[in-house]
Amino acid sequence: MTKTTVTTAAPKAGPPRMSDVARLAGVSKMTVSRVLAGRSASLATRERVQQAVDQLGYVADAAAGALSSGRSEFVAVLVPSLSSSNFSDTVGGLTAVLEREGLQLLIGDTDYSLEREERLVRQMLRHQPRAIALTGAQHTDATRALLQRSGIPVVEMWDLPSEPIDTAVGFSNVKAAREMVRYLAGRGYRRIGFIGGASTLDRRGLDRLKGYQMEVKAQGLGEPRAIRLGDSPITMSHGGPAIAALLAQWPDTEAVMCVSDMSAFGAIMECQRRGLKVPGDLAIAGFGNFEVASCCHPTITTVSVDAYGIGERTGETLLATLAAREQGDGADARAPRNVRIDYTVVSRESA
Amino acid sequence: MTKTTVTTAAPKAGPPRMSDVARLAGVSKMTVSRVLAGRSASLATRERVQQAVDQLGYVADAAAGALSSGRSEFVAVLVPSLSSSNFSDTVGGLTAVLEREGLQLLIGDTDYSLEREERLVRQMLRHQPRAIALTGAQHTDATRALLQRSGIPVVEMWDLPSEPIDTAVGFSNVKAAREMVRYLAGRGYRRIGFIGGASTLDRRGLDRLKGYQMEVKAQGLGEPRAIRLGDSPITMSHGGPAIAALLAQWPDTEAVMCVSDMSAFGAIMECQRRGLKVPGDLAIAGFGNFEVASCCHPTITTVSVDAYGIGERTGETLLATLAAREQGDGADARAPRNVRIDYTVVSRESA
DNA sequence: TTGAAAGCGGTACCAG
DNA sequence: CTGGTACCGCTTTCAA
Repeated sequence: MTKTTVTTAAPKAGPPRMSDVARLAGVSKMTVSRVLAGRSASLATRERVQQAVDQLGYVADAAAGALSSGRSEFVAVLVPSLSSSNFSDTVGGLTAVLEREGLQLLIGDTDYSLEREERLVRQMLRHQPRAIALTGAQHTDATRALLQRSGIPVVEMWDLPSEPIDTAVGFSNVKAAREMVRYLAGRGYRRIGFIGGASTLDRRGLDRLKGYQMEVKAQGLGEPRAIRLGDSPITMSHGGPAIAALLAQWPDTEAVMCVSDMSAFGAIMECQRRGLKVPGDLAIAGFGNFEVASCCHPTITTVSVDAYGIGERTGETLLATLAAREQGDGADARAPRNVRIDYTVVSRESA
Repeated sequence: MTKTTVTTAAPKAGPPRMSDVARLAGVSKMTVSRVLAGRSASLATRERVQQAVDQLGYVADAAAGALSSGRSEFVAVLVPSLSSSNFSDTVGGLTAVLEREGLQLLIGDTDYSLEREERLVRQMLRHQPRAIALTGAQHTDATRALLQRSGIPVVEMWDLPSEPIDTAVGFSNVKAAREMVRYLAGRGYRRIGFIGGASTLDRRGLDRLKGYQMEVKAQGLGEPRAIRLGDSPITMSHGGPAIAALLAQWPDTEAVMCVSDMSAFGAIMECQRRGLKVPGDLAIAGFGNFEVASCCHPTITTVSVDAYGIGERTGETLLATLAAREQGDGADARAPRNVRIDYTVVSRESA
């Protein structure tokens, strides 16, 4: 196979280009571009172009378009774990909102590592995303610097930091945890324990622990009884060993608050294996209102958070900010810096 | 804290470009490009460039690079549902393999819709991905045409089609289901039911149903007892109503095979609510070996499939194909057209 | 409504 | 080892 030496009908390799479409339709490249963008063009022209596009199976090159117009169609989102249903739900909500505007999500999984997050932010930025959504408020200095310099809208999700980089969509995990402790105390439980992860990287988990500790103290429920075990993301396998450790150390515990429903579920299953009745012998509460919480037997008392809604609100916030910038609005018309997401304690059978 | 006062030089808007780096380092753009690509350059030059890059916080524009070099760093992957743990695991495996090569995943969620898949394929193709991985073997004609014309390597995952578009990485859901029925029959169960989804879009679910029916017939276990209920993805909430329907129609059922562990879990919880012992009164088996299967009480007998491994093998297959093409190998040196993934029946407490 | 020219920010290629 | 030049495929801008 020799290289085609110019001239004559060269059997063009690779996919068709806009110029190919233009030639076939008998118009200029520009006209094709306009038709595809849905801008002014006579009906006849539009049809001819469309026909050529179909015939050739033309798919416009997004990189070229982005380079030329100076704006990509990307929005980046980073979550700590894609296999955690609340984060994949958030991504789902974000996708639903953004795809209406033709925006394409660039999804990254930080695996709860700030270093990985930094690497991913850098990589995402290479694609000049129109905006970026991160999970949590904890980032390396380099990450912050990168984001600041990028100048694009940034949303931090799942938390309400006192000093957001730009905008935040979330709730106070500390307060939510306190509310759960109040609920348990209200049900008459006094000796309340907590099980969560050992990692210091899961800021939201740590905040829940903090909320637990604060409220236990506030309610005068004695010394906190907290077991910290296992790495994030906390999965179902976490609950069994954790509850075992808790009961070994504080056998007279009456109720346990878990950092997540996954953990609570594992704990409940372990109790069943031991012949302990839930909530009769031990009450167990979760966090997050995952599907398992409503399907499990007994059903799990938990804090319900609208993970999908966080994604939606994040998307809407980003779109609003982008629209405002489009119109050249200054910092004034910026979207609100903090969007508070509701949560509620859902009382079920387990506690 | 030296606040770089903005000198009178033109306040360039936007992020720094390669030419800015070049100017600051006192070299040509090309040299910067080479240094960043890790190609030949004297140590001194490399250091100067690196310093300039750091100082400016330069992040190369991927779109420009892709356009110029004619090759993007994207690989596209489409799954039916990101919130289903087996698919998010597959995405995880794929990510792990591809990121070693600096490739960036473009993730799409088809929501079990072939039309959505087609739209997403078109959208992905706009970014000129180096390769694309789809789930399943069922696609619209237009999707097939798009993929064919794109000329990039295609992998179909989670199935072993008789006529793959290009390459497939998966296993036979029919055979796996048959094996589970054989297992149940081997345990002495005769009146075996099946619960699965009603949607015709979940090909893998349908194949499992088909395998169930075939093997029930082959074993002479009487008429199949199949309940089809609910949309994909099958979640935990599916199992309760499904098992209720099954028992209503065939009260003397001894064992039930579920299309997924999610479903099996919901069914088991429903049995517990009804006071039915599993497996004493009713044996229940799942599919997929999700985490819940090993955490649940009783633990769930299931078909174990290495979802993460499917992602890894897909990544490896794609890389191999890309490498082969790089070397100009013809169709000969192509990667194998079918990569078989192992599965095993895992015997646990529930059946 | 349509077309021609310029150029987005990099990389391939070849020369020095 | 380094630099100049052309150009990737598209959109912007301006002119017709």
